[in-house]
Amino acid sequence: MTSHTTRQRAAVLEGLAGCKDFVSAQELYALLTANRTRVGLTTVYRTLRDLEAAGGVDVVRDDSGERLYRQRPDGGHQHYLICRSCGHSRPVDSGVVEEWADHITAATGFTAVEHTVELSGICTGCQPSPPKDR
Amino acid sequence: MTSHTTRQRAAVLEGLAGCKDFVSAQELYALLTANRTRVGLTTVYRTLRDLEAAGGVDVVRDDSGERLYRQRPDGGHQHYLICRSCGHSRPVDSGVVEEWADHITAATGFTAVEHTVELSGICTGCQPSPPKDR
DNA sequence: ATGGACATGGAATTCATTTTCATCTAGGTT
DNA sequence: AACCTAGATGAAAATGAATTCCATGTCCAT
Repeated sequence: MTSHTTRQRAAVLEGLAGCKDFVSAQELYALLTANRTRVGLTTVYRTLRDLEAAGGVDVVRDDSGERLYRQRPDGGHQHYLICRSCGHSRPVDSGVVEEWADHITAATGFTAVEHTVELSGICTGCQPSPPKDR
Repeated sequence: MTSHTTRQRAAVLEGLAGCKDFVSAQELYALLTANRTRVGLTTVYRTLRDLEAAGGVDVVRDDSGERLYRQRPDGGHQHYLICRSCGHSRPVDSGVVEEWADHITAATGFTAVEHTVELSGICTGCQPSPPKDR
């Protein structure tokens, strides 16, 4: 029925897998194009959207609201700590938050509760290091 | 130096105060306009942006990425549980999450860590009510 | 009232994302 | 092998929030 495994989709998947950190659809498209992989921007967006729906990727939004995607490491969903300077991302243990979210759900009577948690900071490598005046 | 208290700004502030829940800049603009308050869309955006920078409002993004603003109830920042159906929002106690975020900060060496937490669900009033068979 | 610093807002611009739609393709069928 | 067709593709156009331009307006001190 759905989902043929086309050359294009495979390329998007592979491109995504090659990224350790979060990438935007635009970046991924540029990356693939630069790599001489012929894929349409529309297809990149479509594939990413489908992946998101299927739960194959984690998604965050950067400051400008642009969607950033990252292949999901393991089973359940993951939360990340992202460096605002270099963009490097690392998954963080969020068990506490999951429990908290469940608790809120139970306490409020709301159903189908979903949560988004985004952490950003400056990683050790991007620290304003040597206070070189100026 | 900055911030004259102009009629327009006051109107935006007042309009925002009159909203119990989150509103987008566009909605607020429409609301003010409908109220015969002459304010430019640009000014609404500007005022909201300034408010955000000054920490006077809490901001979330809806599914489409649109920014939604809500006057901040009290002191520190707040997290909310928003109904995806009617848009009603209620602040939730997020002490646990704050602690967790601090802990992550300490454990990773990242500095200037900021966090965004968004909860959404279906409130009791919007429940798919009568389970009219399948 | 005069000057200038800041504020305003309509129009134009930017830019990610989505739609449209004509065309192509995979892969099953005869 | 030739054929069919649901699904996939992608260039171009559309959408829409948010921002930038910039000419004009407004408040305040001198």
